[in-house]
Amino acid sequence: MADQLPSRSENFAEWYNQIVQRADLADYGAAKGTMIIKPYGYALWENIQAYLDKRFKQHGAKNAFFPTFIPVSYIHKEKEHVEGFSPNLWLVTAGGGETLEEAYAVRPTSETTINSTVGNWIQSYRDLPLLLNLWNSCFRYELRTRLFLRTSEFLWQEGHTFHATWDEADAYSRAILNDAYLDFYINAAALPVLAGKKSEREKFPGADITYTLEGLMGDGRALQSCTSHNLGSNFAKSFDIRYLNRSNELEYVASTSWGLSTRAVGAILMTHGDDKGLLMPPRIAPIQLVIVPIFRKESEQQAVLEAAKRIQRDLDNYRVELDAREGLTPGFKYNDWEMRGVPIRLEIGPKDIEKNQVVLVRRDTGEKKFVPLAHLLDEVKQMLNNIHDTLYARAKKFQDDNTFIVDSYEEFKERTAGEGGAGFLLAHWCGDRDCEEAIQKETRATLRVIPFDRVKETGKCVRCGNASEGRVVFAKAY
RNA sequence: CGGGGCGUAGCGCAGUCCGGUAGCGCGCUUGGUUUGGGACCAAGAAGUCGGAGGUUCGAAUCCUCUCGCCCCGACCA
Repeated sequence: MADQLPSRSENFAEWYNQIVQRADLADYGAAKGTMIIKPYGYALWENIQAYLDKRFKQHGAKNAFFPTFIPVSYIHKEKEHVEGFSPNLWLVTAGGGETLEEAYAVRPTSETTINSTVGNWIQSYRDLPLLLNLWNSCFRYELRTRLFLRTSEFLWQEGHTFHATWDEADAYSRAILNDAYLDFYINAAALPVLAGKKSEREKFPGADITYTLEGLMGDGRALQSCTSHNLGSNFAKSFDIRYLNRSNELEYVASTSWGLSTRAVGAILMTHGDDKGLLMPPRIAPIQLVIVPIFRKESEQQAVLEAAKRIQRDLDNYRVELDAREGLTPGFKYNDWEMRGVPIRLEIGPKDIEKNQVVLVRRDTGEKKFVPLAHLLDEVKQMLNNIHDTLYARAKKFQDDNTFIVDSYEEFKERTAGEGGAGFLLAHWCGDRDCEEAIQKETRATLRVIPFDRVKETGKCVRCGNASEGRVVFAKAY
């Protein structure tokens, strides 16, 4: 009897820490705060990459690579940027046993290194827009780390685009948010998120506007699930990136940057799943269907394995694993794959072969279904879509059930008291930065997002009582 | 940086108080019986006790120093 996982409802943090390692997703690296992503976890990331990469390319972005080392003086060129990132910077001060004349920053993000280069690529409006995306890792010194959610080095993509006008840059950063990220979270990850803007205080250092998607995790804490920034001409001015417009006048370009990291993996794990373990959203699940062959005698073994292999071939449009491990009972395998979150289990044994059928079991509901071989393909297709819809609906219900309209600061404080998450708190806010900061200090909740679709509604700031024109979303966040 | 915990076999731990030549469970290997919801029996393999120095006839155990990791707070994708 294997030991039980901690219960998700009783000890969410411990559930998360254990499942990540037990399901073979990731492990701790040797250096503090670093992460080893194991094949099962990396496969999930690869599926995320594939989904997003396609959408970025549909929006014209092309992949490139920029160096990990950035002369530290570059980082200092944009004032807000350096202030925002210096606490997180890793510095390389020596190479080949010699102290470097100028230290290198290990990229916390590539705005500075990109901007210092593309100025030479852009001379006229004919060179615009310039649309780049980088798949790389970046490095941020962190005091407290957690696998996938916050590590000193993490994988991500960072898009960087350059446009003729502020409006065009704005439209592009919104398009990526909606057509790539939001589409991904809803249609691939089965994860409902709130789309909107960050406050001035929470926005990216160096951005005019930061757009974001905020998810609500199983413990009621919010997680910033990606960001997309309209950088305006802030970096263009710092790095002097100008182009000749149609009227032969020099103008600063407007730029964007946008990123989604391996934190998305954490979001998926923390949203779906139960006390049995993970629940991978079907469209990006590393394994969509696992075949567990069942036999008693050796004489049965061959026939069952052959049938299983035939089924695997028939399902080659899907990511299918045949669990032919010897010496493990079927019951053990059921539990093992349930823990790893494989959406569908297919059982096949001698009785099924006789009847030309298989058994399909859904991970989300536990429902068991006998399916004639002739209908298998249709059934698998339908079931995967169905599981996706169920996961989304469940997560949406959880989000709705944990979203609260709060009109008094007393209630705000009550809801944010204690250790756990507080859900999404919809409250009026005056728009003042100091007031926002005070709310965080007094309640530990931060302003997560100003939703695009908020209703216009006059009200009074939940803390100071000044006028407000709509509700914003507060939460305790990761 | 503050607070807490922990480094002993791949993993989880006992042994440390009171020094005497390293043990348990899981996992692993081999053989056999099993196999439709976490199988069982038997025989094995596996550890410079985080590191350095010291005390001692003798150190996982006592002393000094050191390194690392995890968890909880302040900063953050």
